[in-house]
Amino acid sequence: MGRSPCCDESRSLKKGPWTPEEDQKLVDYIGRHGHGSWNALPKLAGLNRCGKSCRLRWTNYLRPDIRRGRFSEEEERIIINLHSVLGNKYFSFNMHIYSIEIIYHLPGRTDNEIKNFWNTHIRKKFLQMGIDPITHKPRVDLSQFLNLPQTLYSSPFGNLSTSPFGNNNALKLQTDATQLARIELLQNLLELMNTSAVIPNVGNYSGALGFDNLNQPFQNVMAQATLQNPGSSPQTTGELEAQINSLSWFEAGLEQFEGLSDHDVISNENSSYGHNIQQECKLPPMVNASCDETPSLSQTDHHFAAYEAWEKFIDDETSDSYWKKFLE
DNA sequence: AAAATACTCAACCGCCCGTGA
DNA sequence: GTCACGGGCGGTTGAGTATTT
Repeated sequence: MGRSPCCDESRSLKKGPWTPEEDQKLVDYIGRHGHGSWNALPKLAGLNRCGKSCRLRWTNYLRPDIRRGRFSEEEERIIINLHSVLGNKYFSFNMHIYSIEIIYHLPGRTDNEIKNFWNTHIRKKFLQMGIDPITHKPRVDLSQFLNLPQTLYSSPFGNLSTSPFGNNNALKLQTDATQLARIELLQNLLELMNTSAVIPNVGNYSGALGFDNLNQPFQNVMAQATLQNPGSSPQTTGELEAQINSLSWFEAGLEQFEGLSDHDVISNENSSYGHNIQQECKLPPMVNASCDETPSLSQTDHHFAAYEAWEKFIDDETSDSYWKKFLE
């Protein structure tokens, strides 16, 4: 079925900017009768416009509850949050999300306005930070991934709070971008683990922890992460950030990961990693779990814990520090 | 001061989907 | 099941404005 014309193209309908007179006609008519059928409206309202054009003009500009002006930090944060959850489809505004999130959090903002704001402001900001605005992931390939520790610490001034240049906005932005990239890289890593080829369990350690369907290097990362934080996922963004900033467990896994060829990453069935992690068992002494113990948590619990953490992280609207840093 | 460039945002286009006859 | 229609969304355009050179 072909596309039906949105309006009677035999008529020479006006296009382009609306005049105040046209606006007035539209407002008057809708004020008296409501918009009803948009296709019928132009004729009834005495407008030489396509119904679609009238609808757009009304919904994006003339509606009385339209809120204009600059987006607040809160609104920007909400938009980014929603986009991270909904992906690029955020503008399709699944009605549930639209009604609950947009109307509640962004009353008076139109989809077009949000879209423009995304394209002109946030998208640019993401790109400057080296983050893919569509996926919210760092724009890195696997080879860059192997240099992750260098990437993570490439910020010349380290942690923002300890930077002597903390008041310099440009430097601050760079540092913030690095921190955001760290978080996004971790998210990327988890997703990569989840989509990697299924590898037979070669290490009872990680297997027992529920990561046995992941590549071994990733199993090791996750095993160490879990054992460093037994039975607990970061409950707040602050905790998560603290873990990311320490990065001790993450680096430990990466050190092993870095030693692999691309082939190993895809398929490491013969890898000795499982053996190594069992044999060396160099995991920190601060946790109860050991090579000889089978953790009591179920695999499902661990899987859920890992993903809930990220879900919570994405959803966490109370993370002032995170958003303040980003928005600055 | 003028030209070039970048940015903003209202408006449009084409496609898609849901609905009802 | 098919078709016509209404409405909505993502992507894009282009005029106006701001900033930089």
